[in-house]
Amino acid sequence: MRADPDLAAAAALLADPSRAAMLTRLLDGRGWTATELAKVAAIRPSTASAHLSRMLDLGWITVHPQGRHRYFQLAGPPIAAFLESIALASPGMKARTPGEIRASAALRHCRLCYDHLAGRVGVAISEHLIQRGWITEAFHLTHEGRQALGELGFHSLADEGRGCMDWSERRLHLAGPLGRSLAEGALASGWFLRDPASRILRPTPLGLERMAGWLHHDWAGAS
Amino acid sequence: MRADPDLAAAAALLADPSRAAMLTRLLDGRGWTATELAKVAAIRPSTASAHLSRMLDLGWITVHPQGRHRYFQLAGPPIAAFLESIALASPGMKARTPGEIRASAALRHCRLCYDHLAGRVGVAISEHLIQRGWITEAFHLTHEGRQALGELGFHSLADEGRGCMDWSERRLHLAGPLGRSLAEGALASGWFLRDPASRILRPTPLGLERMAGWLHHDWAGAS
DNA sequence: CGCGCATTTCGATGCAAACCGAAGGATTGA
DNA sequence: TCAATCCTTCGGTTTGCATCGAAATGCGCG
Repeated sequence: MRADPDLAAAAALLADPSRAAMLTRLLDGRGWTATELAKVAAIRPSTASAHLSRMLDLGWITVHPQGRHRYFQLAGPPIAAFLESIALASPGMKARTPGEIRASAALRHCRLCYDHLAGRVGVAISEHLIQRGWITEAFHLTHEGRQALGELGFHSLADEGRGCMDWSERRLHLAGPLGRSLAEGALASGWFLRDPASRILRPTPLGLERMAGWLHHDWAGAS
Repeated sequence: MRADPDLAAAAALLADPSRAAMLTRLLDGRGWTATELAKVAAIRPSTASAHLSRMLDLGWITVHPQGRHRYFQLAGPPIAAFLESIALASPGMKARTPGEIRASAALRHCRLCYDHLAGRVGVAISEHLIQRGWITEAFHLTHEGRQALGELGFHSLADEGRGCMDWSERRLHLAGPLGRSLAEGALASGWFLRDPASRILRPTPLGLERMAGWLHHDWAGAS
């Protein structure tokens, strides 16, 4: 029998800036090596290794050995959702350099929230889907939605979705299996380009055109 | 312009067992003095005062001076929702004594999640309301819901609600203004008794009878 | 007005843990 | 088989901070 949840044990893992930096990096859903994550956190590989082993113990991340590399990855959507929810209550670091400011704006505009779309674009798409009746208010795909999205080139969509609170917009956006398959479709169709070193998604000219026609909203110049 | 949220800053506040214990205590929504919270966390009042001042700085709690007492309270529903979401990913402390086991069972059965009902009872009520069409899947009150609940004695209900993830049931339950007004109505009608030293709600005979007739589910003996 | 209680401030102490560098195991490629 | 790379383990150092007690402040009550 478990008693009150041990808030402190989970929070202690996050409380270290180095671990937080590594987890933020892992939030893009990809796998990274200990050396790469050490560079992100500005610490030595040996220190990063110790952190990673603690996060493995708590089940927050998984490891996939491949030769002499070990690729670390977030354990799954629940952990990602947990991290995003903490971002909601976090004070936010100050962006100082022009580069940081640009990156911050791009991150708020459109990003991958582990496996689905987030940011202004993600929220706008989700609300558009609800407004058109293509997904329910509980974020499940409707009959009409499956048909209409199929005509737009989105096939093999999952039925079940869920809401995920967006820390930059403070509104719900589409997540869950449906959110994942929709994001995969958009990336496969070339609507967005992934930034190789962050969660940022940059809309392509094709994506801008499609979204303008679909959402009746012109995103050009918004970032 | 804010950059990536500073996960570590928020988590560091929670990472201390003393602060976590005080925050868990504050999750019942009531106001508590520094001395009372010090007793909960098993520390000296001077230490508790230092913790409280840090939490004030981050805006997690507010203070209401009354004479020589200063009552500390959670800053609002967003902070409460944040704490509950962390509970979802926390390992959970081991309950040892028979008293702890009983308290843990009661907490999972029915509790106040800051200002609304949670636990098995809270989730069952929420899902029942959705199933009957009294609230939408997005947790807003419907026309029929307002009428039907009015006949059951719930007046002055808010229209707008939202989902809140239940850490013990791992399902959504009704929160937001609607959830708050519903909980207030149930408490005012004497369906539950508040435990003076915790978030636990204990159904009264009246409450058990009403819920049995309403939910077609007999809760007697479930705790 | 002065005592008592709740609270806060300050200085000192002690412990937990983040960090690094060196060393060792594992895997790849030459 | 040997060198290079990636990762981990271990020992030692240092820093951050939770904690306490003592003293100061603020408020109510007799």
